[in-house]
Amino acid sequence: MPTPSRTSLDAIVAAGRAVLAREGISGLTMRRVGEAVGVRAPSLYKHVPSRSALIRLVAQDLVADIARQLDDAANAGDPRQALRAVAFTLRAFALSDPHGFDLLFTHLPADAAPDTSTFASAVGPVLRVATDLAGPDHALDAARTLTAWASGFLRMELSGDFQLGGDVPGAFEFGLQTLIAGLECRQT
Amino acid sequence: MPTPSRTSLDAIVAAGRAVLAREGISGLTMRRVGEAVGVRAPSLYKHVPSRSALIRLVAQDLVADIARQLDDAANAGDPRQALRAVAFTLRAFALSDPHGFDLLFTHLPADAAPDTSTFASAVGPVLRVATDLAGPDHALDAARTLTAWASGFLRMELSGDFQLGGDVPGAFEFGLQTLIAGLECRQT
DNA sequence: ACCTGAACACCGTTCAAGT
DNA sequence: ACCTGAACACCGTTCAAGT
Repeated sequence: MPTPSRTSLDAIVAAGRAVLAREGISGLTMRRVGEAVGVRAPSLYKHVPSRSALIRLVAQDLVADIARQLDDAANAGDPRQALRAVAFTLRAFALSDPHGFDLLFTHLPADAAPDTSTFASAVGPVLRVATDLAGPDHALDAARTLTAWASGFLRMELSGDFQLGGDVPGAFEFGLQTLIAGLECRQT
Repeated sequence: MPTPSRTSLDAIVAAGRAVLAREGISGLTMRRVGEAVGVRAPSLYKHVPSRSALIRLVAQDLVADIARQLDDAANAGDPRQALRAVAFTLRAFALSDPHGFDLLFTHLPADAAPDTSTFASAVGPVLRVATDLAGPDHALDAARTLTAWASGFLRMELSGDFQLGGDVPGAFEFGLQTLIAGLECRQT
């Protein structure tokens, strides 16, 4: 006889995000997520085909959040201000959910990586800022330079790779100014 | 009665690197490494206290190789040329051993991460180049900016995150020139 | 129609027993 | 003194059996 589901895809993804935030990717197991939604691990397969698919859903949920925040930031004042706002927004997100941020910039197996269209929503705001600063001809190159620097910096910060001391927020500010100056100074 | 070891720490680390290069970090298991050196997994614990410790040794081996190559590159001509050589050396390494490169810039648990002194040998050449380009006052900030950009870019390239097409080597070149221009243009 | 325990193939790791 | 198989606690995943 038909029985209503005791959980839902939304609840599973939300629980996945919570478990990820608390325990990191290696702690994001089917048994733990099941526990968080009040069901045994095998039952999760009624809603999700595999752990990889669950990871993808969690990643897409994270990207959607970031995209929303970046979109707001990209509207802040002149191009320089907008770029700064984008960078600080990303850093705030990374510090607020280190494991979540880690997941997005970690090399995931193909069946766990969010698809192209998901990323596009987060790339949009960055591309807009890059166009304003570097011109349409160099927008893509500039966006890649900015994203590479920011993601690299924040990953290193979260991993504790800045072991030589010094002022880490200051280094973030320095990088930001260097990139802005470079985009404005470079000939053609 | 005493029996000579059928393997050695060096052989285990070398096998670990080979397995890592072929199968990636998740394939770097004790059973597989054991197989590669002709011994069962439990015997590895005569030479290495844990899988984490083995990962650390493999990572340190990789860093030593990179440090050697970066040291050569940092001596190439004027500061701009030296920076370019450092960047291209790192990229060549990343492309030649994607899984190995990945391991170094992945967030490892504390008991698997190489210790500070290991990284110092690879940071040295970068710091030298950064000093020449940005002056001693900004050397550390500049080195962090360069490392963040290069590692971020190469991680994204290896992960296939550049899905919008375009010229990826060209984007690497663009980033390099932007950073050089930024370091040379910025006031103070 | 959903949920479950048992099972299978994998892990890292320990340890008593072999040589 | 090294090596081994068996075992334990964990995984992801499948599936027959329960309701």
